[in-house]
Amino acid sequence: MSNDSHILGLLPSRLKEARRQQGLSLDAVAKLSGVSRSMVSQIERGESSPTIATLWNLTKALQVDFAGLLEESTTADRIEVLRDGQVPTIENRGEGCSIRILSPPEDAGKHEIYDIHFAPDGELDSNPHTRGAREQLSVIDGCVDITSGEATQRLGAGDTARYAADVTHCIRAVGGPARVFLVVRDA
Amino acid sequence: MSNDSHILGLLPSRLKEARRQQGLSLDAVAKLSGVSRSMVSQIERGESSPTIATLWNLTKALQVDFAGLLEESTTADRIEVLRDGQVPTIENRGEGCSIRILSPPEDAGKHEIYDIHFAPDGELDSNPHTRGAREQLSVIDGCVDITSGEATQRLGAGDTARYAADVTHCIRAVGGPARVFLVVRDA
DNA sequence: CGCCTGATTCCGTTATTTTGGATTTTTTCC
DNA sequence: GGAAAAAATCCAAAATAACGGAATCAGGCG
Repeated sequence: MSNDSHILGLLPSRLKEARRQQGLSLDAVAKLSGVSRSMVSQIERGESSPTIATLWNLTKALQVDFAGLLEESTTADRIEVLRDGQVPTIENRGEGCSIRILSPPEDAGKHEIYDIHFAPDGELDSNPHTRGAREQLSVIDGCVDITSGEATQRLGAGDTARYAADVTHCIRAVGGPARVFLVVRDA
Repeated sequence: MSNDSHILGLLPSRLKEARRQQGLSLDAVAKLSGVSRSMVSQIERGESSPTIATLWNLTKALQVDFAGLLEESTTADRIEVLRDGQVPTIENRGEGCSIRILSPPEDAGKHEIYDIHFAPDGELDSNPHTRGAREQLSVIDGCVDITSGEATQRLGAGDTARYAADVTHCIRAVGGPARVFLVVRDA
């Protein structure tokens, strides 16, 4: 879509700008980065899709942030509304929980926000997320047990817990239905 | 060098985790992304340095953020609990609202999570945050009006809104008390 | 104008990625 | 246990990124 190749289309100009801003010639960054002049030229002109290895070398030479180089330039200025009925929901009847996905798809991998409703004794088991990921959970209604790795804690309404999500972890409603707000922060 | 392959060395495992987490096989992501099974396997095993084009396709298929995939990581390992009564709370900062700060102090400036209770006609005015900051707001109870810059939207229970927070913005309860969950993501 | 200096692009060669199918390994089910 | 199915890996060709030198382009000066 417009978004997809947008970054790839933006990347060349960003690199070129970074180089120009430091008053460097192709030859100069070639020597600094170990990438040939020709390659730098082709990349800056969008005629070649660099490997991440060479791109990494360029970012070092140009002193730009690898991740930041590929960030979206989100300068939106409107309110995006997701109505109650339109919220993407994962029903998990066997486990007795339904997961409402509140965060936008483009944030997946960085930031995910969920509104989770548990039936009595409902349970949500999760495999480890990316290394370093952490979750923050706030109980809106009911009572739940949280397990992260070896540790377990019981939370009531109003309580909040933060824990590592890069290990197997689990949320389980106890003594009735429950509702929690879950924010996953990937590393 | 020592630093060179740090991220590059992490990338394979992160991709693999992302795939596993969704229960996808190599073949499945191959079909989704248009990248051959063999390539995905090689990349996940660190035996090949993908071009950004193919890596981009993988991120789309795996629904992970391109930039986030290359971020540094930090790890911890216990459950940190904040009891209902212990939550730091700001009373009446706007008019007729109390703000419960759920996110840890060390995350201030990056991500902040709030649980906000409004009295009838309660209001919270905020000055612009750092440039590029965005807020995501979910209504738990009641009804609120959101204003971000020029735009205004009315939300009811269950609705979610996302909007720019680097302009003056405002949340106001209408027709009675309200409760919302607010996640601020600073740029 | 003609020449020189520096930067960028073009081109043939080499190295690496990417692919599709064959092979091996793992899982599942009887 | 053993067979069938699925998943992951290995292995050839094909495609393409990467390199180094030659050709082209853009200014500045005698």
